[in-house]
Amino acid sequence: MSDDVFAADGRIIGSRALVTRRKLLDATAKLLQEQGILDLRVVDISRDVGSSPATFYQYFNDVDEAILELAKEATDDEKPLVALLQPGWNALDGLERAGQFVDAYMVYWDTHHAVLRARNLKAEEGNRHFRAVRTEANLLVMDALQAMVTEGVAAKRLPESLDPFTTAAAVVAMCERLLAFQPEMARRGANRDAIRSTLATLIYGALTGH
Amino acid sequence: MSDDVFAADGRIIGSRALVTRRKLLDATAKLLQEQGILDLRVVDISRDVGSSPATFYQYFNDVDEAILELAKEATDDEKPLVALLQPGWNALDGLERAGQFVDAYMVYWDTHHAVLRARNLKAEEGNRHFRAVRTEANLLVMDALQAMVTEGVAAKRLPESLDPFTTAAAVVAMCERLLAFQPEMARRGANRDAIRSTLATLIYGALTGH
DNA sequence: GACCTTTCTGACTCGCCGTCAGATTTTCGA
DNA sequence: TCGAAAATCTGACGGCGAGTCAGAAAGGTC
Repeated sequence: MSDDVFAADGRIIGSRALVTRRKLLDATAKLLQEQGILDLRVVDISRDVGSSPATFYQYFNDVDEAILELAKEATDDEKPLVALLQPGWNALDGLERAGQFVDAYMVYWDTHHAVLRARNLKAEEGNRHFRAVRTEANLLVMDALQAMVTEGVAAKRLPESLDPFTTAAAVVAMCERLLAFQPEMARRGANRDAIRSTLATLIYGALTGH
Repeated sequence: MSDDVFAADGRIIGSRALVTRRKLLDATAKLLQEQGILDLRVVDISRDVGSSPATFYQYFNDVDEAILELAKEATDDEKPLVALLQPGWNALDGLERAGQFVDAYMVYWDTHHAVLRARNLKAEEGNRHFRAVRTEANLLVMDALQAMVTEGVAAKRLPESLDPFTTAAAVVAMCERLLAFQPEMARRGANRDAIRSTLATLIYGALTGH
């Protein structure tokens, strides 16, 4: 396994090109944030770094490929979240631990929301590369969640009607959706604290049965 | 309030045009199902009904407008679901009632999944018309859910840390996401029954505290 | 069957995508 | 330092689908 970075045509690129590629990625992230994925044109990205569209195509076959790269980078920041999901939550500390997880998830989402939304959008559209990245990211957290549910079911704290994998998926679904909807929720009176405490309570309930 | 249908330029259309418009809508739904929203080109829709692209633009300003119309039609089929969400679920029948709701939701989703996914996609992309339609559809169910949570909190069956509106949003999130992910879930061992029973259990728990 | 209204379409312009041949810059051996 | 080779960059172009519009076709009315 090497750290070499490849151009769109497969050749290994040098340090000058690496800088150009990085600039293009940063511009992509910036414009994704500013004007959304719908109006993200290769022309604009190129203009933003002061080069021609053809340069962009030296490094990426299309805009999706650049966004995919950003999505992979975002996944790295999700890994620490897993540490907050160790089995053994109890009636005393469980709710607090759930709250800590939600807090960390919120920070993660805040940092990467533009890229994560784009990733989910493309995955939803059926793009298999984005599906793979999303699944990989979700499984990070879901594996840990699943283990907690399995333990809860084994200890008879949770009903057998809960499928551990599906429950884990449901928890991730709640987290992602509520955070993605945050602005709309706020407009209807559910502020960040309400989302935080509700999410923590629901997760605590789903994972421990308390 | 009239039932008149308008062309893209605002004039009221007659019966012949109404038929053409309907054909265009049906073709849009069909192609949306068959080839996804990404490859949905006006040229194809026109060809499918045997007319020219210009005809399409007589009735819709763009493809989105046609999909939006389909999304509105889908919302009508969601209304009956509300009847299944009356307060008063108890420890005896609650789980069964939750199961009935999930069943009905699954049928609804199966019927309209192509359009609903497209609607959510566009809403997610920030299109305000699709946001409005999605919000309207979600609020149908969420209002009922919210009432049940409010009642549960008032009766001390549910903790005060649950914000009723956010909880309702979380329930809708679980339902939509798990159904949208159904094929991917199945590939990982969670079949329809697992999804059904898990969803019913989680909803029952979130709404009644049992 | 002449005239008016509604509906439909061929043909066009426009803008962005993605390519490619060749220009420019950098590297490196002598 | 020089010149050739490699790496990187770009101007200019072909292609495709979106959306427009003037006028053709169809249908209705007297």
